[in-house]
This record gives sequence, C-alpha cells and structure tokens, in this order.
Amino acid sequence: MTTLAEPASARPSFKQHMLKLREETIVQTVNRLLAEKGFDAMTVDEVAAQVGIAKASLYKHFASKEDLAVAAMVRAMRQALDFIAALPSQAAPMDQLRSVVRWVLRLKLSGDMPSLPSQNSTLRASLAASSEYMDGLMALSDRLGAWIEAGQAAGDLNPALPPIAILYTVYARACDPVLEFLRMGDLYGDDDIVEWVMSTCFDGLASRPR
Amino acid sequence: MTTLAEPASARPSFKQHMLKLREETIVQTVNRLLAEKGFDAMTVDEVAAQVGIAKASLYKHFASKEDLAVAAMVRAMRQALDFIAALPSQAAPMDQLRSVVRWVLRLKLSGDMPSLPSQNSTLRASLAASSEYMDGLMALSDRLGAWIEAGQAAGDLNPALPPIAILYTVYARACDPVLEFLRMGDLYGDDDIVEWVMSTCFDGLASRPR
DNA sequence: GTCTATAATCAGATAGAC
DNA sequence: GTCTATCTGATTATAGAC
Repeated sequence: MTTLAEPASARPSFKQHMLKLREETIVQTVNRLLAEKGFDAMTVDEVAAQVGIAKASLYKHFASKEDLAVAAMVRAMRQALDFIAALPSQAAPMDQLRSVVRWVLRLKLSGDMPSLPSQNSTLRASLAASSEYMDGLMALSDRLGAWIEAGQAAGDLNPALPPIAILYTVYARACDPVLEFLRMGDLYGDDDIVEWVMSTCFDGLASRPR
Repeated sequence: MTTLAEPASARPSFKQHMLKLREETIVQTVNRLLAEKGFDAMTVDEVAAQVGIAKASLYKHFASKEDLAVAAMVRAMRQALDFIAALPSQAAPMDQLRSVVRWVLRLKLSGDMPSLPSQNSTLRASLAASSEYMDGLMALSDRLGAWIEAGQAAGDLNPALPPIAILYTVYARACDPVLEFLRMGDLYGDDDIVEWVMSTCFDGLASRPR
C-alpha cells in the first residue's frame, strides 16, 4: 500500500519490482522441477540451488514447500485462464475444447506442466486453502463446462456422457503418461504424439465409420 | 531344493508353506498401500504395522522398500497374465481388449491396482532389474499387441494410430485419475463410472454418427 | 525369524550474524 | 533479505539378544 510519506519516490516500487522478479524466478524454477520430477521428488535444497540463493532466503519468500508448489499451480492456472481468454470467441465450442486440450498437451511436452501427486494430502489441503487457485479452478471449470454442454447440444460431443465426466477427462490430459511413454526412444516427433493423443481423446481407439 | 536328508518329513515343506503364506500377506498389504497412497507415501513402518510384525522381520523377507514394491508389481503382473489366459480365445480381438481394460478399471476401483510414480528412478531400476516383472511385461505387451494389430486389420480399431500408441493408451487406464475424480462426492456408482471411462477410451468424447 | 533398540541419512525448516 | 550453520523429525535400514 502506498503511503503519503513516500509519494514521489520510486525506490519502494523498484524494490518491490525486484522482489517480484526474484519470486517469479523461484516459481518458474519450481514449475519446471514439478514438471520434471513431481512434488515428492523435488527438494527445497534443489530449488534453492537452481535459483542460486540459500535455502533460508527461499523461506523468506515462501513459508513452506507446499506454498512453493501452490504458487506454481496458481501461475499455471493463470496461464490457462489467459489462454482461454485469448481464444476467438466465435469458434464452435467443440473447437474451443480441442484447442485447450492441444495446448495442455504441448505444455506438458515442453516440460512446463507441473504435475502433482493426486495422493499427497498436505498438498491438496494447501491447494484447497488457496482461494486464488480455487477461484481459478472454478472459473476454468465453468468455462469448459459451458463449452461441453454447448458441444453436447450441438451434437458434437457424446450426449450420453455426463458433462463432469468429459470435464475430468479433459483435465486428466494434463497428467497423461502416454505422452512420456511415446517420447521414450525418440521414435516420434512431438507433433505426431500430440495428434495421436488428440485422436484417442476425442475419437477414441475404435474405428470411426466414414 | 529337496535333499535326501529329509525325504519323508513334511516339516520343511510345511515351514516353507507358512513362509510363503506370510510373504503373501506382506505383498498383499504392500499392494493395497501402493494402491492407496503410492510408493513415496507408503512407509515401511506402516507395512510392518499392518502386517503385524516388526520392521526388522520384514527386512528378513525383503531386502529393501523397492523390493517390496517390485514383489507387489510382479504379483499384479501375474494376475493380469492369469486374467488374459482365462479369456475365451475365440472372441474378437477388440472384445478381448475391452475385457482387459474393463478388468483394469474395476481392479483400480476396488483399490487393488498398485500405482507407481513414473518418476522415481530407484524404483524403475529395481523393476527393470526384475526379470520376472520384465518378462511378464513383455508377454503382456506381446499378447495385447497381437490383439491390437488384429483389431486394426479387422477394421475395429483406428488403423491410423500406431499400435504402440494404442498399447500405451490401454496401459494408461491403470493410472487414470478420472476414476477417482468421478468417485469424489459419491454421486455415481462404480458401474456407471466404468462404462463412462470405457466409452471415452474406445469411442472418445466426440459424438459418433449412427 | 522375531523382537527391541538404534544407527544413519536425508529433507524441511529455523537461528542468528551481517 | 541473504547467508552459514544447525535443529528437528521422519524414514530406511541394521545390530544383537532371544
């Protein structure tokens, strides 16, 4: 909060700017480590080393390892909402959904999709306690949910599936191990992998009559 | 190995039988804990407590925590091979595949599908070092791979997908988070959940023309 | 083989000087 | 805020008696 005691000075805001920059560096590092090794395998020592500061300094910015992960998830959530906001609004709901899934797959292949263990309870609690994350999740689900229902009404999405099942299936692409599996051995390019997973996601494994 | 020194005695084999029984109890416990919380969150203390023996006794049976997990995975692999061997061999390849996926989904819902972190390197090394596990994995992949190619040849499976992509997609059902997601809130029954995931897996999210 | 007790290690978090 | 050094607790693994 700006006070009357320092109205014309640029120093405080500059300091805060540097602070934000450093915290952004930290969160980016955490994001990459979460994508690479996951929450449990990521150590705070590692984060500090890669950021290039002492562990104690890290704890001046974030109170716990869980808070680090939450910050990374909040950042990823914000990016997802930004991506969705930038989509052409006149496109068909089905195409919006396909764009979102394709974006998630590419993000994961680029090593920038933080993955959380679905079982860690302390981390789930921290995430649930983050109103920014939860609000983002709600906003995202609302938006995707609307597209899903519109897609079903338009006859593009299987109307026999509950919308929530479709929503979760879309979310699950963010931690789909098929991407990593297909990347083992360097046999296929990322473009092929993305299209195959897109195909299995929307068209399934079974043949489609033409 | 039986020796001539104890030909008519039933004692050694009885002892060995009790040993096997205890080890089976241990592996079952590990299997359940792996399904519930995963490898990292499972502690050896916990295993020992649930089996009802001291931790040191546990280490007389298995040399490390990794060995415990490998034993559970070998057991699960054996069950998968048993299930496949029991399938009616005259059924269509596509139906065989569907049966296998359905079996995996039900196993996971019943809390008996051990889940491993795909990132833990020491565990992956232990698994790769287990010839019984690797042989089982090869046998399973061969069997599923043959069905996949036959299914594609018969026009039941999408021929545009590489068989390996289909194989991995099937394997990924063993750790599909959609199952747990849909179970939250107790809104849906297991039967519905299984059919929805079966539908998304084989038919995809998009509508099918009738 | 089973137990109690303990070693050894690692990782999250903090104290206190600067 | 940043650092070095340390604390604390949890966890894997083992020693040694019975």
